[in-house]
Amino acid sequence: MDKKSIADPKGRSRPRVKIEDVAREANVSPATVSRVLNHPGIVRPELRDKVMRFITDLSYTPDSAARALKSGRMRTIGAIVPTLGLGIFAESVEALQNRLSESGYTLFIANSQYDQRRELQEMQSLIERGIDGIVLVGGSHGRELRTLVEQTGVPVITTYVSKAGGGIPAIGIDNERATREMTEFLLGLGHVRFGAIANILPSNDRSRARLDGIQRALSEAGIRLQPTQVIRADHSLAQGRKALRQLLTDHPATTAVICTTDTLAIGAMTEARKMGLSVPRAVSITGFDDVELAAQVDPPLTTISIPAAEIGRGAADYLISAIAGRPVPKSVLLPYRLVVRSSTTSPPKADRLPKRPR
Amino acid sequence: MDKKSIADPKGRSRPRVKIEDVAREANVSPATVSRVLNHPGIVRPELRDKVMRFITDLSYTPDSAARALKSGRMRTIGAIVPTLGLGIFAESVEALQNRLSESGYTLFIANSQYDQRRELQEMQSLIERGIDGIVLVGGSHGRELRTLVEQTGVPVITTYVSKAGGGIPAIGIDNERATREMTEFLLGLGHVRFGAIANILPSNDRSRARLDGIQRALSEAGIRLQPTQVIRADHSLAQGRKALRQLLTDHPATTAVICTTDTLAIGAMTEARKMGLSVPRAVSITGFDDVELAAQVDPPLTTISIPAAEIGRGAADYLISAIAGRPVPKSVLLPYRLVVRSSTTSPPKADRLPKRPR
DNA sequence: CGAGCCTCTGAAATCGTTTTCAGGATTATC
DNA sequence: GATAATCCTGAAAACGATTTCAGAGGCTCG
Repeated sequence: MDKKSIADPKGRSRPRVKIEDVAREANVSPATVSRVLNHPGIVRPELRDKVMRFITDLSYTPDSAARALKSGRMRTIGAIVPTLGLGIFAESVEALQNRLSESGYTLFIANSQYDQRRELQEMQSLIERGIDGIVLVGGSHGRELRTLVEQTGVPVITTYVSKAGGGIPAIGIDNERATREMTEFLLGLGHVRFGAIANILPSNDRSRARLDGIQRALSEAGIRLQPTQVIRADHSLAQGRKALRQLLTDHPATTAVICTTDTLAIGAMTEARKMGLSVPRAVSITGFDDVELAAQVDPPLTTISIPAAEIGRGAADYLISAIAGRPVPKSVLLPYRLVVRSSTTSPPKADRLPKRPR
Repeated sequence: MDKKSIADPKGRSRPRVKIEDVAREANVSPATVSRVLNHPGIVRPELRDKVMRFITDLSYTPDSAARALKSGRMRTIGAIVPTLGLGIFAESVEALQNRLSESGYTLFIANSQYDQRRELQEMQSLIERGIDGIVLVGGSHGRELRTLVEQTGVPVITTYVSKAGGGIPAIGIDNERATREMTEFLLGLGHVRFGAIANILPSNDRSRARLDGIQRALSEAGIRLQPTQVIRADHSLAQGRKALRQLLTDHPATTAVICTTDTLAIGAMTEARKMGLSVPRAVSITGFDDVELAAQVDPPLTTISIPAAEIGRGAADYLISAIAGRPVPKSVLLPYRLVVRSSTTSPPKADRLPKRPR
């Protein structure tokens, strides 16, 4: 049981250097070495330098397990994202990481694969490892997770949404209002025959809210979406294609398709072209997220731009304050932006009806 | 000093539940509770169940710091990836995570943003926190990182490449051979005027190897690429577009463009179309990675498919074995696959109108 | 029916730090 | 020159789990 020893290339093993070793060499007590490391101010400069020399000479690094055990702080934040494959999350995470490392924290990332069970599991893992704060995505989380949060008291913030259940604070945008605005924009262009493609999953309240926004705006305009005009899909290009095909098969007269995600929208555009329909002349298609690809695709996609980096930074600031015991806001609402590009235009004349009052 | 206590919303604070609390409630000793958790086999089933009930009732979770301190094992693996925004890494990471959690390990992910300094920093963070093993991407890492690995003796494996410097074991594909094969494929179609778009960064030896493969194959065919026929770009769609425009401005006669990445290739295709050039009739374009988008784009992209999931699983298996002290291979070479889709075809006959495909 | 064996449980030592507490040395004050 | 005040430093007690070492029962077997 040479636990903390290190097998070197030659097979021998050399024990980890401890604070006590440094103390012995420097002819001081372990307490002093610890003080040099943690409160350099209170130790006589001359002695401090001497100890420092021995620390570097022996290349001593404190055992973080022991340190965490005693001090109760891990200086680590965890983030649980639904998937790593989406550029949109990546941007937030990078901003989060940058801001955290400025404050001496390290970020650990886990992914839940859009699975609440998995999310809970990762959360437990993180908490067990003594994480100081946690960043989540979206507002719908299992009851168990919420009670876990309450019981342990770990600071948690959820992102990309404007409010979350269970009293968890949130930083993000108003998804519903965003799609409502998008829908109103399309109504303003004169569209009346709509379709929607949404990636509905129990754990994805963002898409849920986005879909609600669409339906709300339409019903205010006196339009009701039939069940077959709302296609549920997984979050992938292929599903976007399939969804569009089905939608246009059932409702060939559709002139505007609102997707809850750029990925779905881009898939839909590809399929529309394959079906011989020009975008936007025959169908207008919109997305949500404004991923890099959205501007590069042909035609460039009309979509909603999310302040991903700000969300990440904001989450970092929130957690740092919360950990330090400073007062924190209940939630932060950030602005989104409707980005009009070329995937949308007025409906073909034949289909155009007298404009309705908004 | 209420370190391990938790301030609840009302301001009171309640201490963390410890193994001793469980023991008291269940009327057994802490030792027994520990055994129930770590070696369930050696405790009488009846008693074990009883203790288990109290554990869940009190929702006790062992303090990992204390556990790690005593046992010297953290049961945690770290992965440092260059960026989270790429689907291709995400796939490996997910496979890695799945395989690890089967064995009771948790995966922490850090990202280096293609920056060696950052990578080293994250590595130190991970090691200080007592990580049991580390997964890297690519074979080029700073000297400091390599000595850190040697000194600490943490098991490390690098991925996506067939061999790495500094004696670090690797699991991945032969990048050079893959692009060589791709180039030979294009030569076989009759192309002679080539261009290459590569995302060259000091820390990215994969692209380096891929570019080498292209040049090797061409020079074997007696073709030499001029410096202006090799465009260096960052890894983004926009850069792919810019690169293609520049390439075709300098060398309008180019009939085949080999990109070291699907993202670049897709950007290039978009730009080609914008320039009024049909792909593949006027120019053939190829990518590398076979991301989801590659098959969905129009025309579908000819590219190299990488066994991303297998790489992840393999890395997990390697580390688990290495940690357990079992013998491990020096490196693992996995097969890639040349996927021919519709973005490539024979070059247009020199002075004739291009024949119509399909 | 008693000795011996096996199985299971508990007491206590231990992991490497941090931090409180108290005391020794040094300086300031009268 | 003695006493008080001020610094620093060291000894020792945690922190929360794991694990060794023994010992208490319950069985089997002679």
